[in-house]
Amino acid sequence: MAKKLAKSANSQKRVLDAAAKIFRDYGYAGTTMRAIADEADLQAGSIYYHYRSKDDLIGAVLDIGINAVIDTVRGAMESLPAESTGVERIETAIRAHLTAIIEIGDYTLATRRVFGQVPEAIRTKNLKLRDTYATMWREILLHAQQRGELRPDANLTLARLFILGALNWTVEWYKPGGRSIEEVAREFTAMVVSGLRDGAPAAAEPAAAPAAWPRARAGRRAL
Amino acid sequence: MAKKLAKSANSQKRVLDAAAKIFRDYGYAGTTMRAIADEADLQAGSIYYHYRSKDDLIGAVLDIGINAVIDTVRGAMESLPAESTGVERIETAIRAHLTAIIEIGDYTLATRRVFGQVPEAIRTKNLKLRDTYATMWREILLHAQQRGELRPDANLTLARLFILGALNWTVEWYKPGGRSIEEVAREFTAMVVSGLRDGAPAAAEPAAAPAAWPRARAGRRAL
DNA sequence: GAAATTTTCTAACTAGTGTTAGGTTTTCGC
DNA sequence: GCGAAAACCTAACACTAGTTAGAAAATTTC
Repeated sequence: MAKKLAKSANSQKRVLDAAAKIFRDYGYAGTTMRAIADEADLQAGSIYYHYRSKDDLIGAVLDIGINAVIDTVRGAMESLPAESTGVERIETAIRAHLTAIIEIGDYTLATRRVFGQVPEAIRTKNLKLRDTYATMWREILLHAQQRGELRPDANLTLARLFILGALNWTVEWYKPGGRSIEEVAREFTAMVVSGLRDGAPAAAEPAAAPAAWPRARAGRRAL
Repeated sequence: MAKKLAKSANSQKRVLDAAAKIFRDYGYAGTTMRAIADEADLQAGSIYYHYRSKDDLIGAVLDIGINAVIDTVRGAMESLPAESTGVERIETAIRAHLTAIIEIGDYTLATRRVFGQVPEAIRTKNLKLRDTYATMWREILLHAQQRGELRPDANLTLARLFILGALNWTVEWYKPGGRSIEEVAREFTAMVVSGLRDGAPAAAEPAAAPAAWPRARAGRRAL
């Protein structure tokens, strides 16, 4: 009971979701096909009807993990008005990235934790997608710097590595129900752009009208 | 040949180093006692003379990974003059943290990559050490804020999570021979304290005399 | 140098791994 | 309702895992 109901959902996605969750918790080698099958509510052998092998499965999970982030961030950037400032673009990218990795947290965490353990072939294929994403950020930061919004001597390569490192780490501590994603994004942008130092304006306040924000809203609760 | 020579080194540490390296590359479940033994140049069964089980081994690796960071940072903080500014203390902590995690990279990476996959009992034990370290950073940031060097409205909890997330991510991309640790630490401190924004002074220059910097130097080059 | 102790090796056991072939059930167009 | 296609299950295969007991080697002690 309730089994028939659960099975109704398209099982390919069920297997994929289960795989992401198990990979996230037990790593690449620690994940067994039987554990995935159990989570997806079918037998181990049946997985092979949907995926050719365990490597095929982890490859799919990895690709989904990054593509979701790429698509979300790209979408958010494209829906931004053309006259947006560089800092606005940075904050939008940060918020979009956070939204993506938290909403598909199983995949992101699986990606983060498993990537280093996966066979070489799968890793290199996935690395191309990662490069694509890195380039997006390179352009976002460079754009802001060329507009004169960032220090000319700021090392954008290091900045990008720091930002993405910190952002990706959020999946390890972020718990839904606590801080809102918008609040985290805002605070993070403030730190990256203005720093923690006293005296600097806390919020980013560029020339453009702040009414055009895609999703942000004023008055978030603390904690 | 050359075997006798290698064996001369105390084998307990040899096993431990090998374990850190293999755990780092293959994760918790992916690491086999035979692979560790191979790396340490002995037989799988012989490991059990030094460690009671695989879990015992990973526990030791995890503890070493964090204790090394804690000791290095604590040592650096204690050797700082009493009149150090809050920002000086932050930069020192950042540099010490970076130095530690890069110098014992195998252990740090193993810790980072394996922690989420390890049995519950081992994880909780290790978590206490992690809490100790978190508290150290809480105090460093709070100290700077109470001295008036950081914005009063800065969320120190988020700041700490961001900083440690970004710092811990460096082991994934830092390659010896490239940038120096000091350069990375300086640039990172500048971003955290002053932000990337143009107009803000790139270097931290609080009320105190800037001559007291431990190692930092003016005129940082770009890239 | 013999005895005692420490350290390592050998060979095996059990349990669990990814994967597969062939049979069963379910779904669906007609 | 029938037959074909899709989805799933069962039972097994070859292999590798952590671990162990006991023998062998290396080292230390006297």
